[in-house]
Amino acid sequence: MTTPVAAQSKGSGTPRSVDVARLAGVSQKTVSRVLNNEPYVSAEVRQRVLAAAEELGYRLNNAARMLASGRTRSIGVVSLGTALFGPASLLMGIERAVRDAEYALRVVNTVEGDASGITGAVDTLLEQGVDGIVISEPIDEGHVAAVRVEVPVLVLGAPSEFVASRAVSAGVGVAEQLARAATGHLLDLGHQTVHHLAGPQQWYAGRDRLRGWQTALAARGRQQPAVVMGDWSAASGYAAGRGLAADPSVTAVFAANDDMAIGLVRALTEAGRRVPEDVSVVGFDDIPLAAYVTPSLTTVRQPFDAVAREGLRLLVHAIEKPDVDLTPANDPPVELVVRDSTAAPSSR
Amino acid sequence: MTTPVAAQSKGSGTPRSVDVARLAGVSQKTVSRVLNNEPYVSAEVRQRVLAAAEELGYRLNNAARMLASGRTRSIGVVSLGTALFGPASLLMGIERAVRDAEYALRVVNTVEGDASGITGAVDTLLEQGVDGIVISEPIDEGHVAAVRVEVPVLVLGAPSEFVASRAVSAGVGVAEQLARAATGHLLDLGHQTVHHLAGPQQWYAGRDRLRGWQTALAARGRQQPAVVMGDWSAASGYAAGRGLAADPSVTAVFAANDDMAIGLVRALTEAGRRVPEDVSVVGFDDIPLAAYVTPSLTTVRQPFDAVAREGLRLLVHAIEKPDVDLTPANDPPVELVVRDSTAAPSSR
DNA sequence: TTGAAAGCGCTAACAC
DNA sequence: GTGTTAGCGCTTTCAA
Repeated sequence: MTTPVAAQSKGSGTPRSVDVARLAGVSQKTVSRVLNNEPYVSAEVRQRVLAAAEELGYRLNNAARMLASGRTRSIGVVSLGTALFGPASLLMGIERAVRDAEYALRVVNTVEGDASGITGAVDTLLEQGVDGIVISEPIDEGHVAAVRVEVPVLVLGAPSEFVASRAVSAGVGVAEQLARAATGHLLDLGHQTVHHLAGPQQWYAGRDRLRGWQTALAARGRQQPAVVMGDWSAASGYAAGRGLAADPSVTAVFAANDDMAIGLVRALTEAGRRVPEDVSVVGFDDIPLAAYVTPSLTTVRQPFDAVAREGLRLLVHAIEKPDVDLTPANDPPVELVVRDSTAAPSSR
Repeated sequence: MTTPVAAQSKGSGTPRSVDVARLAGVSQKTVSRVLNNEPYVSAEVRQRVLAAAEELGYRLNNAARMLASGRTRSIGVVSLGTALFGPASLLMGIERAVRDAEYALRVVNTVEGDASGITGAVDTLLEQGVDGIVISEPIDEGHVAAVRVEVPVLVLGAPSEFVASRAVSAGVGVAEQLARAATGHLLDLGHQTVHHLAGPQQWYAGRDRLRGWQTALAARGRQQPAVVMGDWSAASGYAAGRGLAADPSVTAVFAANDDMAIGLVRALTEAGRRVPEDVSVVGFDDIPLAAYVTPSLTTVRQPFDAVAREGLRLLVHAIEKPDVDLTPANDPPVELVVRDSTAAPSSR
């Protein structure tokens, strides 16, 4: 069915909805109706239009659609420019959830240390055009509230007060709960106290784990040893481990992520302190490698997908039905994975 | 409906370029000129316009701009929905390169196993509006050429014939070279031959490593043992390791990524075969943990950033100056990182 | 150097 | 059910 003369309205190449309309013998508006699955189109017309669209290889022009409707049907994510398991997994979860909600995804990474990081990223997204924004793994560097945000914002893992207006959040209590479980596990094993190898405290993720550890110790009236700081990397875990190994009172350590835990174990072992016989170590994340390092790592599993999905549910709701309230789902259950890096303290 | 002193043209809330124009006392077109850094605007007018824009908190409307200009200034990435170190690192590299080129980034993940995966993802991106497409970590599932692509495509790590039209590629030879270096290292140590724990062969990444291994063996006239297949996961490496451990002729293994290598080491060790004394193992990627597992892992480092940057240079060029040819840069140098998992074969 | 007019390709509001 | 008429907020073209 090749049309004799120009099927396209212009020489432009790609077909427009008018072209589809002409071929189907209907008005342009009807094409729009069909393509948007609007009601009040007879099945027969719908068929014709779809066939015509298919034949021409027609594709909706998103720019025009956005301009006319004021809606972009896309969601922007402010992410961290890192391949760390946590942030990367979260991003993948977000992508899936966004796609399931039939939105497009725009991504802007923040450069750590750049003060205007999140603010600038949000600005960029707003300029590109998004109906909502996700701030994944927020880092607190001060003045985020300064951005003028005219769309709903979802903050993952931090209270929504983190940003100014119309914000929702998900997964806020999760990390703290997991950290408490991790610490509790060590105490249950009989350790007098638990040391903490913390993540950077500008990260909410770092703070939450620290707080969970504190809470767990406080709940049992245990003393709280000095915190050792790391930067999420195995290297920093290793460095911290050299210090901790020298302190014979250390019998249990909760590391804020698995990478640091693995570096820590390495340092302890090199220093002649056996894991778990002399020192027990718990990680955080349950990276796929955790089961295969030696000793295999006891850790807690982060529910990235659940958090991303729940967050997106709230965000999409805030975008599409701003006035109706929605009850947030309950936090997903805590998963502690006990492996070989933890044991009861050896009797001395 | 217009408020008497209204700064905004409508009650809409967000200011338009007309509003800026009015405030600055110039035409709307002049505002456009200033904001696009076009020439032929007096410094004085430029100042006034910028001040007015700032005062109103004006932000360009991307949709309108796209519609009018036909350019989207965004690039779409087809990525894998995985937090695996390789793909995730590559994605981060792409994001950085895209941002540096002053494009926006749209991301669509493919679901592994979904036959229409890449094709569908490309379609989605085209519909959303992109000036170019990056296919990161391509998987060969057949009919990709079937998509009608009217924009330039960049394929990372696979020849550009992988897709139909106007395609460029980067990092094609890299993986093979690295694999050859990894295998060569083991042969240099004196091993008679090297076994290969391969990645899935639908992945170009998997094939390239296999080929590099083959080439290295062939170059020295060594026999080529049967390949063991894995799926990139430590679990699959572990499973493969149980088999390999049972074969006393195995003295050296090249694993297609570090995760599998670590699983492999674990299985070997459990079976009583010491690494590196009895069996040497080389990985691929140089994940941050590689230096901290025990034994620390000898591996080759993937130049994700270099590949992403070079690829984007080519892509942006193809978008902006389609007719001018560009010479691709040389592949980045091979980096072999020798650690404790490899040694000369023990004399028997 | 600046401005006026004419679209870009679609959706919205309303007629028929 | 279907069509008509206006724009959405920019860039482009052309005139001044």
